[in-house]
Amino acid sequence: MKIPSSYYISDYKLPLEEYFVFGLSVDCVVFGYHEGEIKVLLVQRDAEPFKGHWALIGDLVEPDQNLRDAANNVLEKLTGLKNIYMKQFFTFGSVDRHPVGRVVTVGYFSLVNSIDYHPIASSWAKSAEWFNINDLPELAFDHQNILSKGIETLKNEVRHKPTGFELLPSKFTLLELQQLYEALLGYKFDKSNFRKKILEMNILKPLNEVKEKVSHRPAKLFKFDEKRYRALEKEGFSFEL
Amino acid sequence: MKIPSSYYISDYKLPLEEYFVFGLSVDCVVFGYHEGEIKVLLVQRDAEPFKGHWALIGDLVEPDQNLRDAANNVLEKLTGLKNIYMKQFFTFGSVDRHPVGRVVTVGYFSLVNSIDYHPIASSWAKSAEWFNINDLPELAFDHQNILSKGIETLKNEVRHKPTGFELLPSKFTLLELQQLYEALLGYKFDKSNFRKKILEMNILKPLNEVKEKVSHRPAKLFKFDEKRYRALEKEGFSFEL
DNA sequence: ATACTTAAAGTAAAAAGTACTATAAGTAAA
DNA sequence: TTTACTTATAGTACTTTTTACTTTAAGTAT
Repeated sequence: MKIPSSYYISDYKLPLEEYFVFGLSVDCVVFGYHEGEIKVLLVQRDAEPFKGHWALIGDLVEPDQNLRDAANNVLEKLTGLKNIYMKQFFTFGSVDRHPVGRVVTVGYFSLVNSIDYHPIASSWAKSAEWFNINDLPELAFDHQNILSKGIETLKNEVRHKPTGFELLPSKFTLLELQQLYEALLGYKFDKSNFRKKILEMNILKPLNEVKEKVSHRPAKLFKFDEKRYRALEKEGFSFEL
Repeated sequence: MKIPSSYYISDYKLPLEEYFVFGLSVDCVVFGYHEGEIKVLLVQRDAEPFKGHWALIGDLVEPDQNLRDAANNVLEKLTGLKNIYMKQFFTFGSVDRHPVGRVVTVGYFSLVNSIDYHPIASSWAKSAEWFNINDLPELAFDHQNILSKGIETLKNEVRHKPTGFELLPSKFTLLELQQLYEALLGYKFDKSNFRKKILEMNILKPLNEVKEKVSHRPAKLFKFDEKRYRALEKEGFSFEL
């Protein structure tokens, strides 16, 4: 790359060209929820470095590719899913975090509402699996660190934003919602009070449907009313659980 | 850079070396507080591109420098300050955000407890000034965007974490604290109730000192008790205002 | 018909939040 | 030295929210 001389300013130790030597990647912490457990999607690497180790899904960013596109791409390649909730949470750039060179990685977390997706094996991944976030294998690179920060961010975010709904199917019962939050936050709610609190927020749209194929009284199904939430948020409402 | 052939994996469009072409920078949103107003520190550029425009303080990261070090460096060079509260909040990487090439920038926000620091002119900055966050000039690059995100992050964070204290001198009165929060959150508190609420949290250490040189009854001074806060946080306490 | 499970509504007591009042402690001006 | 003025600090009555618990309803399975 040629940089116009007018752009040169005095303080740099190196010629300006030599600052354009960073590699950039994205890594996605993909969260799922199944039967009371928060899961994360990991792949087993089939390429050096760290061949055989479990890792987050991620990839180098193309020089002409935006970060979010890169992250969406990674997820779509592995799961076939588009339009998934995805949020940048932190950037990891330790000098020695990657054995090949200076690679800075931008961490995204995404939430999928079913763990039934069939992860697709790729040239660099032997297999893909969902792991309970409390029972994780050893990870490649600094992915342990990235994953921890991702989990922390998720746990923090679900308390103040209605992000958690992304982990449930679009139609859910109040008990399912409660159990999700119990898994996320690590403590129990009183059933009656949880129901009262969440309904009074007015961000759930009751459906004229009930849960099917249960051997007891079926519960009503609800949908998260995003439009309503956005409107309430503008008036100063803030989601808290 | 030479990359071992064993690291090559099939999917890449380009030779692996050609992914190491990114520039990396840090930009700091430096917040200050003075007489009821939240301020941000901007510099007027004295170098291309955007010569003459106001901008956030920031710089390219050296190839062997960690992100946080780069951010601390930038701040120290301009203000002479070390050990300032600093937090990474978002990474901006649009393909076309920088006219010279692909430069990804990591945004940090920092909070300083006085705006009396004498910003130091540097080779690329004509002057430095504190601006009220509600009355900002036009900014260089995508700094408007970075700054907005920084402000949003700050306003969000101060509601759930005791971050706000970083904007006050280490000794402060309850009224000063209240006024800071009124500026941050944009609404008024009842004096008596604010005092009661914050004191009952047990995270303020009362000092045996009072505010001096005031022409009325002087208020007691307090310190934020970080140790205590950390301990309470572990027990499940969470700061909310 | 009966037992069992979960849904859903209700309720009383406790806790927290709100609006407001009263008094104390200082400075400054008369 | 008195008086006016400003802000600190404590207190209080009232309202709202939260919490812990009880009751009843609605379904399935035997």
